[in-house]
Amino acid sequence: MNNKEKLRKAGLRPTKQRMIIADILLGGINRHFTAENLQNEINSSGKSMSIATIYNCLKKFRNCGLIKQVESSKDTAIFDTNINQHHHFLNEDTGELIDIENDAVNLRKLPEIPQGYLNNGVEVLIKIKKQI
Amino acid sequence: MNNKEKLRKAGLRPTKQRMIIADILLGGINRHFTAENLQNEINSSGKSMSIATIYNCLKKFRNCGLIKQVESSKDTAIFDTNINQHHHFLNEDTGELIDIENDAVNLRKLPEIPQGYLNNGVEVLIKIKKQI
DNA sequence: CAAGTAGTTTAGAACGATTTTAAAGTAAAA
DNA sequence: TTTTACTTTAAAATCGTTCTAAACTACTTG
Repeated sequence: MNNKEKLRKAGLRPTKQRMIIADILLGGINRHFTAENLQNEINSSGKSMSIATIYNCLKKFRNCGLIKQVESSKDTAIFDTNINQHHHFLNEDTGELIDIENDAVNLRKLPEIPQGYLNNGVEVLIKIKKQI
Repeated sequence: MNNKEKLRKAGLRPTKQRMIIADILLGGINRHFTAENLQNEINSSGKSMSIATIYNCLKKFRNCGLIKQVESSKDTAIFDTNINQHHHFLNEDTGELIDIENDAVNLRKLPEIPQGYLNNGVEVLIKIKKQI
């Protein structure tokens, strides 16, 4: 399926701008990126796009499941008085966090930590949303 | 141990402002909060504190391990073209994310999802840092 | 205790990421 | 076509956070 069809299938009009972004992102090679990364990439290919359009576009793509947004990376720092290793439910409807006791989660298998690095804590985030 | 001693032990001068915050946070009841939450609470007790001081203070408390900061909540949204459930290493020195295949992690036990809610995805974040 | 000094607080400015605004442009439907 | 709804844009606005530089305060040393 080509990118135009992917956009159509997702319910998005395949505009010129969305196609540029789809061509960069949906080629099958996975990557992490920010809105600014993407703008730089677009600029260095001789094209240009308003940063507002890039944000609009990424939000639409995310809402359609074409891409993901890593973690609940809100722009507000949330602090926690619980300094023991523990985990969280994230209520995606409200942004509220609920503690999960460490021993309510059992990680049987973890990947190897890359060479030269130390494990500095494991956080499990279970995203939940209201049943409809 | 009282809060003054806790601050001393953490290597922090027990200033008036730090004591106000310690009295709110270190009473033993765990909670999540933002800098703004805390300022509102301070204000409504008739006291006041500069937002810069609150941020300074929370950063010091966090660096001393008196409180935690939830997730790597940077203020930049990171997107991911990998829409399958998977996990990440977070390089805390650089902010870089590295994918972990879903089947490299095995969650033996998960807590019950709260009544009326649906599990909308589980993300495991393994924080790593350079060995020194 | 006095004086020095190193760390802390503050208001306000600055910053960086993101969102809003409102006007012009474009895709799809009728 | 013409219409209608959606999209893009530059620029302004907003929001959380950090910086600046001056005033202040806790601790140290004499």
